[in-house]
Amino acid sequence: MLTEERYAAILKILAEKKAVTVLELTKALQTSESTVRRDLTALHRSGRLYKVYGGATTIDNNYSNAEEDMQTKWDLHPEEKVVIGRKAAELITGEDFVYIDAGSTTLHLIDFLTDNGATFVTNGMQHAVSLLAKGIKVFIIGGAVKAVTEAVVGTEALKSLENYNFTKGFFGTNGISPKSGFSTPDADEGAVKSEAMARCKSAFVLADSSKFNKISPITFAGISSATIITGRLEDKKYRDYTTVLEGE
Amino acid sequence: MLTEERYAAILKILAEKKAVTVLELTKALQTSESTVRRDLTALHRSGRLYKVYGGATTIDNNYSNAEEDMQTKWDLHPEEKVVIGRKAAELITGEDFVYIDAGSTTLHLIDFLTDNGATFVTNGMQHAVSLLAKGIKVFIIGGAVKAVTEAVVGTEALKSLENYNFTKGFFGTNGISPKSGFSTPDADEGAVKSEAMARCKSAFVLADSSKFNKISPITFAGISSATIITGRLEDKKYRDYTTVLEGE
DNA sequence: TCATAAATAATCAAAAATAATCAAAATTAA
DNA sequence: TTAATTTTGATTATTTTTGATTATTTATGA
Repeated sequence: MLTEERYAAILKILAEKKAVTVLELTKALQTSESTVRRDLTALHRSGRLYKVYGGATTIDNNYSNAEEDMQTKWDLHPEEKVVIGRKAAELITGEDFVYIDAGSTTLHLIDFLTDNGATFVTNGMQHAVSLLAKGIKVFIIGGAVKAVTEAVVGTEALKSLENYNFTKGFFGTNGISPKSGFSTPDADEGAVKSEAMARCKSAFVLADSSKFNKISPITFAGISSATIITGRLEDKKYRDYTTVLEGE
Repeated sequence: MLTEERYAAILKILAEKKAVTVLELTKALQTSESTVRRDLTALHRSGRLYKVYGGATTIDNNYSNAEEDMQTKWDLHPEEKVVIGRKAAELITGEDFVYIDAGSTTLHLIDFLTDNGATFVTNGMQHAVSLLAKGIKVFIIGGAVKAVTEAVVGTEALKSLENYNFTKGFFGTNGISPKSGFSTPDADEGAVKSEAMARCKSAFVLADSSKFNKISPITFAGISSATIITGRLEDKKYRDYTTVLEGE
């Protein structure tokens, strides 16, 4: 069996099950743990799956670049994403200088944009390409490109951000809680979010209802430092901590 | 059986199965391993399949969500670009810190790269994504993203380049002439090429035969400032001006 | 917190695949 | 036809991949 065929087999199993253990793969592929681990490492490095302790998961949890993965994400909270994206897009005027954070939620925002003269800066490769495709002026920040998310991160990225002062910024998040604020699983991406948000006159966090009362390892901003844009706010207590915009 | 018939048979089998092993081909073609390997090498070199350990896969199978804009350029001189790309890739060692200029020619170079430890910096969005897909460490420079070519340009890009000192750099060009050197139609892209090349210990310009004795509006480097990598040098006089490497 | 179990990374020898070499067979040119 | 050239397949040396072993790291529960 060719290496590429084994890769394909792993990805196929993963697509069906969403998560798989090393042991399951050794049985399915009739090969050793070493080989499975090496394969997972390679696939993780090229951003085609997410390696976790014990096995691997699909990318969908955080960000994603593959189209199938994006499709599954769409199905998760489709109406809400549309509502959030449209609501956020309404806020952008022709005079704005806008930062768009990498991640799937902000990618949906781009769908509702038209070229009204605003200029955009982003750390997401996909985002830059999508904005370009709409004929919108876009800058990308420089730095190391992360495999899984295709987001630009690292010290270069932070330094690159120093050149900009945004009127508005739109961010994704993995968790929101009153005490831990906005949080994300990845330290590098968290650092970029943090720096970018500090350079925005107004910051907006786009979050569907599943993100509330969740905490991820890295807090990148306090709860009061950004306006939350969501579909329908279920937990009203968040209005005590910051502004919340509800779509539709 | 004619060599070309064998080539065709291999490609036909491959088109159906997407991946084949050397052993399968020896049985299907009733020939020796040596011959199959030689055929695969030849087909790989001419870019008609992708040779992997154990056999071969189709080209498209791998990754590549190639864009339409780039796609049109691809077909211009495909075989020669493949030869040039391979030649260029051979020059990169694990210790190198490499700049890859945006453009279709340098995109071919990436096809022949494997992760040998070298680090890459590029101003091409597609190039960054392709390198990522191979699990190779990659940085992107910051700045304005140009619509048609998806290249990063402008003053930000020039400033971003100041952070780097490359051991090797690979560039595309639109024209080469003894007097006007290497030239390109776009001023912004020319400025980035010029700055990036100045920061390379060794610079290489990848050029198919159609580029010689042509002049574009903006000269970005003198003829002697880079080694030319081409398929087959038709106009020998260029050897008087700079080093020329010929593929094959 | 610490000890224990589980998972992973690192290492290395064996196995598999490949590249290099070379003589025989087939093809082409003279 | 013979001589020269190319192609082929066998042999070998080299490289890559694999799986077992060991050391290290991470998670879990007392």
